[in-house]
Amino acid sequence: MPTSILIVEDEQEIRELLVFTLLRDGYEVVEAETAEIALEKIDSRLPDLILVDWMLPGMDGVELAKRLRRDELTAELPIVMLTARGEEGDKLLSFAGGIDDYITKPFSPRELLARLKALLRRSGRPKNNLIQASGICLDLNSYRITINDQEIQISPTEYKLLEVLMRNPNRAFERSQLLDRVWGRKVYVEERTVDVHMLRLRKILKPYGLDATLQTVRGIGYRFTSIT
Amino acid sequence: MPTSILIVEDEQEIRELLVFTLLRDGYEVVEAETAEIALEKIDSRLPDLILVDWMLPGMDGVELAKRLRRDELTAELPIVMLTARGEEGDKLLSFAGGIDDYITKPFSPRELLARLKALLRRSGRPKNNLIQASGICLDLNSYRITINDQEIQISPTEYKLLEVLMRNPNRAFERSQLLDRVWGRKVYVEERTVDVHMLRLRKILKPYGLDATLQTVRGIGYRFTSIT
DNA sequence: GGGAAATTTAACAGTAATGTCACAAATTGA
DNA sequence: TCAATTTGTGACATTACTGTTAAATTTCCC
Repeated sequence: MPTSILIVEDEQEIRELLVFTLLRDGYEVVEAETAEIALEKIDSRLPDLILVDWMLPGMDGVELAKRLRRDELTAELPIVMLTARGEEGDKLLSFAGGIDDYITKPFSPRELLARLKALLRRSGRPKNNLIQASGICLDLNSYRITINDQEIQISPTEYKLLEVLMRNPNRAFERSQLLDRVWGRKVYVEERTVDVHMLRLRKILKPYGLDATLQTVRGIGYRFTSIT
Repeated sequence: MPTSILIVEDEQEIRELLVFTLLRDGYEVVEAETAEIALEKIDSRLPDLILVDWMLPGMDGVELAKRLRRDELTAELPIVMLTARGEEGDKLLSFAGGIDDYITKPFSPRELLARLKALLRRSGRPKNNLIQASGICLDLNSYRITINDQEIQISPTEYKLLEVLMRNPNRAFERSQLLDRVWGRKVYVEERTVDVHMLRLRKILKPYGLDATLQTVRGIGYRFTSIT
């Protein structure tokens, strides 16, 4: 799955430049004209990074950042702020609100890409777009899974579920958290559905003796733990 | 423990400015004139972040960064590169080598501090929420309990009960208080039930000689006290 | 030492949580 | 369009947890 970036920018011209630059570098891009629209987009799919203009009609960029930080689902989401040159005072304000980096307009595409890359590397997004543990290897680019270098077949939902779990090894997720991250907040599905998908994942992993990596945390939900 | 920052810079003037700026902001500062000296300093104490000049006599900054990334101990160490203005091409080179951020000279102290702060905030993640005492360790992230690094099995209610007690060591709780905190105010259960769960916890801890940490306070309730 | 009060302990049965399966609706791809 | 795959759900099975009770034990005070 390609790295997805959400752009929140009201000026069409700048937005298009950003989209062009990012698409060319292989990112998946989602656009939002306002902070409000951005929140909706996030509900339907969580991006890997969000690029926000400081000045926006309605809720401004800093306020948006604060709201995202408050929400457990988005608290860790890397946020890059776009500011006009000469707003240095505002920059510091942004950092205080939990911004991860900022870029001044006009920006050089090369610098933009370099900063995003550095930030994504830091933010727990694995290098080379590979997630590996216990012989299981998710290739985020080609959407493929191999176990001990042998490719296996898996459905999209199972893939996302496994990805979320493997990106946060050892962390116990509640069913509702998994629903938020895998299915998105917009759709309503039963919590028990998670169980069924965990069962399906375990069946897939079983022939390799790896079903034990998907552990039940009674009273809470599930957890991925690599085994030796 | 104050956050420690290692500065690798050969030009004395710039180094002193950096030291001054960082010290004033409450950081602990370690200096190195060359990459080779930096590696020695890192061996003697791992800093929280490293600030490296790109141009250095001997091994340069990019090479140093690469070496640090290769070593498991320092692979995650945040690295900030100092570059002279106009070395943009070099900047990208640096990012490729795993740099987390860069700052162009001459730099504004405010910007320097803001960038470091943002980077440190991010690299502090993910927080390890741990409660530890007497060899018992609750990992609030994974909902795991280990005693002397050995994982033990425990049920949800016992877990919550132990958590409440260990969060407030030495504090004696009445049974009704424990009921409120562990079971919630809504449900009604007998006070004796607390006793039964304390018994179950003690049974779990007994093989490790830690059952004495759960002390009865006669006439009141129970208390967790760490033993040596 | 005796007796009352408080706590410990074991056993048990009900309940809640999770695992599993099959099916129908939705989606996808040829 | 049709077949194959994927997906969510309800039903039932299985497991493990929980609260209660009552008897045994300890503690405390006279």
